[in-house]
Amino acid sequence: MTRDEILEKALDIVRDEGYDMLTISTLAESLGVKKASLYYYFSSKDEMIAALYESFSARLLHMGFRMDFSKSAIEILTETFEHWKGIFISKSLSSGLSLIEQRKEIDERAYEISNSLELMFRSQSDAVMENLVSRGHFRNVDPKIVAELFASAAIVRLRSERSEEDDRRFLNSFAELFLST
Amino acid sequence: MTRDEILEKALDIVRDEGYDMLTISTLAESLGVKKASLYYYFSSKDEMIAALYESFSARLLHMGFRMDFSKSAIEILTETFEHWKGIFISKSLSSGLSLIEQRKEIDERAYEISNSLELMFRSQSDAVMENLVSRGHFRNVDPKIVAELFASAAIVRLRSERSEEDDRRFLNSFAELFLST
Amino acid sequence: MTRDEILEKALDIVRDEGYDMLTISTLAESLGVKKASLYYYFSSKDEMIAALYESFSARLLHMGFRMDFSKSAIEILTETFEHWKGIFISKSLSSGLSLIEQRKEIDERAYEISNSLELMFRSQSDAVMENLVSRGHFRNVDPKIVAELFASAAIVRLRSERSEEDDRRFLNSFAELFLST
Amino acid sequence: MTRDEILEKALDIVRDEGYDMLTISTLAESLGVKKASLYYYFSSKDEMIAALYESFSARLLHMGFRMDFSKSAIEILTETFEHWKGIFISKSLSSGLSLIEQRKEIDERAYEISNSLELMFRSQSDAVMENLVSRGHFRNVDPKIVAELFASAAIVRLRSERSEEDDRRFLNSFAELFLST
DNA sequence: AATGAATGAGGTTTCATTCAT
DNA sequence: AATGAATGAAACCTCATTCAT
Repeated sequence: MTRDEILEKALDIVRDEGYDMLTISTLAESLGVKKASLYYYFSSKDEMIAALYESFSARLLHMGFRMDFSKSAIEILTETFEHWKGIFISKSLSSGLSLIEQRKEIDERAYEISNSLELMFRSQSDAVMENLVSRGHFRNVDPKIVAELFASAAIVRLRSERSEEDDRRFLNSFAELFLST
Repeated sequence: MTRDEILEKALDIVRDEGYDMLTISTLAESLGVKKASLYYYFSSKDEMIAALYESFSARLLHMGFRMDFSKSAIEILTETFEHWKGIFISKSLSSGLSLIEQRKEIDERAYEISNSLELMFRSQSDAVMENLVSRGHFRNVDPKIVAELFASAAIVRLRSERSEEDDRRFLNSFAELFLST
Repeated sequence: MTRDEILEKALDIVRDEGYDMLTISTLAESLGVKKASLYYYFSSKDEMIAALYESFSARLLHMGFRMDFSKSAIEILTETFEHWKGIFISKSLSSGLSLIEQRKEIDERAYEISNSLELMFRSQSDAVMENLVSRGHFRNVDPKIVAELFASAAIVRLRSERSEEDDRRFLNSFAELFLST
Repeated sequence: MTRDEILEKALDIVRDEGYDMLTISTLAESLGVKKASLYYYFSSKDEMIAALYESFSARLLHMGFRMDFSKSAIEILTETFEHWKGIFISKSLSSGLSLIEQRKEIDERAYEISNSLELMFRSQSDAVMENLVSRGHFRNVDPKIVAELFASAAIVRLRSERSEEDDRRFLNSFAELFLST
């Protein structure tokens, strides 16, 4: 058993059964190990949870956002959206997100990660919109507000798991709305 | 002591200290009562929590949305936003919202309320945008997408408690973007 | 509501759900009354239980045993057995018996009633056998031992609820064994 | 501390203070352990009680009945009775019996053990009486009824703890009654 | 005659944790 | 590296009881 295996299983429990089901007992049991053994790896439950945040935070940072701006505008929007979707869907991140969502109102550490995640979305959205402006799209329009609208809509959508079809319609409507001409 | 006083205090605890601090002990203590007394009002903790959802649900429904459509477009947007803000800020609703946010990933009952809340925002946003269309605003634009963008941005904003100043800027930008003649 | 109604319902609970289900709560509930009301009739649960024993005791004593000794020997045995069976079966006594059985190992009061019940069986059995002796049955046999055997077999049988058919066979065998000329 | 030590102490409590005094608290206290420790051995109180029945049941089965039929008739009756008495008196079984007696009206598991115990007595009594018949005793008499009478009388006697003197008299009377030539 | 409201004591169970091995 | 055995604290809940109304 390794620290990482423990952390992974812990996140699985949080995602599948909720944060309050993440107890030393259930965690040990689902690892097929005795409770006391976990204390060899972590000196306390809280230290383990700190490691959980830590590792999720680190993994988020690795989700580098590198956009190929040679593509068409609609492709850029779509890929940005897909990039974000990847975070909500990837096995390795989605359960971390679930932890953050469940704890952000209560746990300072979760709150900060949640904030920085939203900031990340905003700044990536900003970057995208500024690029589109530089290519001559939406004349006379503040790209900041478009960026906010795009990021917000994406966040809300991704949280409520819409169908791919529905997401595609949204992206098309959004493009049509702002990129015309 | 009344059932309502208990529920109110319970929500206070959820908002201020988190759902997992809502225990019969702490609740009784902060009401200045003995634990056993709570069982006179609720036959179990779960029944109490059900009542919590129930009462929040009921109060949400009472937040009827009636817009005075004789106002100017920017006023309508502003008041819609303020109406929603009222939900997030009002003493009587904000702590209920906190409960919903904390539990929606885990508790079916919270999940459903959260869903219906989002639906409410969407449909009110739809109504507003359709009215604006009927007044000649945003020609050639699908009001559905504008409605989604407005509602999403509002939800994200309200969750992260921006300054009034910042909200005003957002509303102005939004208006400028869509309502220009 | 009267004391007797309470006592009756209490015995029903003991019989149907066991002594440990006889709580003030369940009792009040099945009487359609609030807990506090019971304290108008009994100053404590223990007093109520004392009344339970008392009333059962009294009812037992009223089960006077009067045998018509002009009948045939086999009829006398049968009627004696039926008389005892009446105690185990009668609505008004069987639930009291259930109380006694459940508590006799623990509660002195139940223990004494149980003892006196057994004594009653023994002495009635004695009386019957002595009468049969006086009529010339079982010559050279100590009626005491026959009485004990009859009473014991009856007690064991009645506790384990045999079929009527089976009881009849037993009585015939018993008669045949001892009454043969 | 072992599971068996716990079970033994539990039975002691049941015998000495009654089933309703068998609480996790009192049990832990009389074992000189903390309540939580008991849950290392049993996952719930009910599981512990199941183990209680189980272990009593197992011990009963080990009370094999092997009679030396070369002995005299009166010796066989006496030893059979003593064998049964052993069950009611042995440190290891008597408290189990107390549990069964207290719970047989309420708890299915106790009820079944109680039944099988009575069956055991009956069948051993049957075996004894058939042997006596084969040796020429009680001619023209159904050994079944004699067996029932013997077993019943023994059960009633053992439950009410008569003196040895009294038991001896009973056995002699019984022998005299049935075994005469 | 009956009850609404409250309580203290004690019930079973779960939790994170420790420590010798 | 892992565990068996134990624990203190705290969780939820039930019990018999009281007392003013």
